[in-house]
Amino acid sequence: MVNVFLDYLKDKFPITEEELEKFSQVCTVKKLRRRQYLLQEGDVWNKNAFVSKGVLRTYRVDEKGTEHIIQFSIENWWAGDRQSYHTGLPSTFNIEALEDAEIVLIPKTDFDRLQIEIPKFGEFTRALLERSFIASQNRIHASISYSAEEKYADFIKAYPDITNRIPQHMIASYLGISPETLSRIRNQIAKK
Amino acid sequence: MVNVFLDYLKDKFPITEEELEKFSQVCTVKKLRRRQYLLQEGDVWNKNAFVSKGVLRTYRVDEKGTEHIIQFSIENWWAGDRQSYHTGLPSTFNIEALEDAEIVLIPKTDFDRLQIEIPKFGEFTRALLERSFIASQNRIHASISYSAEEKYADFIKAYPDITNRIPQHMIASYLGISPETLSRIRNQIAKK
DNA sequence: CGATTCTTTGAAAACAGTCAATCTGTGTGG
DNA sequence: CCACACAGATTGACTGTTTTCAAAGAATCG
Repeated sequence: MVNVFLDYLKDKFPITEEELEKFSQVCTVKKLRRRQYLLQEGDVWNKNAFVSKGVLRTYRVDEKGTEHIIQFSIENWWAGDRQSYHTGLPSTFNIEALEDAEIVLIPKTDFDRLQIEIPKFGEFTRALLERSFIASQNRIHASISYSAEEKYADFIKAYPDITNRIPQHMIASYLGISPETLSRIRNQIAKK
Repeated sequence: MVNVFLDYLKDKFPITEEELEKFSQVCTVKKLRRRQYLLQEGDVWNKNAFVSKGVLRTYRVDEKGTEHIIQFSIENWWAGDRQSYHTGLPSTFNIEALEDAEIVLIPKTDFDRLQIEIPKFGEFTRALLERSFIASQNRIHASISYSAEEKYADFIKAYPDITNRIPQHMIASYLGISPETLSRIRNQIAKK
């Protein structure tokens, strides 16, 4: 629902009714059933997507056919492919709904225009980007520093709300470990 | 030298002489000898640092005392700790010169002000942030998808200029593999 | 309920890490 | 200019972790 998105905006920075109206005018809602795709490899990504309901995964497939999950997106988060968005080149990612989902879409031209017309919004998206970058730096640190067990402990601590909404083997994929290893790690933790 | 920085700005976006002058006024140059620190864990980072000469490494130390390199910065790149910069909290990183280096420093207050006063500069730093984020997403992908050998191949392809300016064991640290493993990988590659 | 997806378990193999010793190159001080 | 110290790289033997493959069990969706 668009309302979820408008409430989100109100919560994040001071915004007038007229400005909210501007957003309403450019938003469309896309409903996705479980296993439907928001984006498929090869398509160009030229919009912004706000998740108002459900869970999405963003992943790549390597030459051997193995999937590697780059990101999960749940309610009140964004999804998309920044690379394709900025270069206009075909995406190398897939974005799939893991539950029935509702997505608020804003076309690139409108989104970029609103960031200028509504300076507070521009500042907000920038702050969002800053935080995303910091988070990804921390994920890199975890990835090069931690053992498989530490990575999992770190994940469930950072994203407890995601943990129990997605299949285990997808957490493994996100952490870069095999599903069997994750199963064994959980087994060990349970024994303690 | 500050000139390297001013040339960099001229190269990156249209800028007037008066605007360049504004930058000159707030820049200071810091010279670092090999093994000197630009930032040490526990200090607050409240400036922006442009590398005009030399190589820096940004790293963290874990409980076992092992160092993990998050980033290398060479000429025409930036260094710093975004997390401490935005939160005002003590840094968890160390930034050390690997060669004698020259760093152009701009205090946070001036930097943030110039981004508003000179809109093209604000846009530029945002674009920079976008690209940094995309790069870190790709590093995450490499980290969870590739074998040690593939990670190394990926690194020397992406950063050939860094590869031969820093000790091998630091590349290993950046990739999250042991120095011995990297040595063996290189040995194998050489045989082929 | 039937089919599919997900998780678990076992055994073997591959991979990467650790420890210790040696080798190499570089630079510094006497 | 040499000798020595030091940092870095390599090598070997061993250990430990993680992956792979295969099969069986559990859970869930339609």
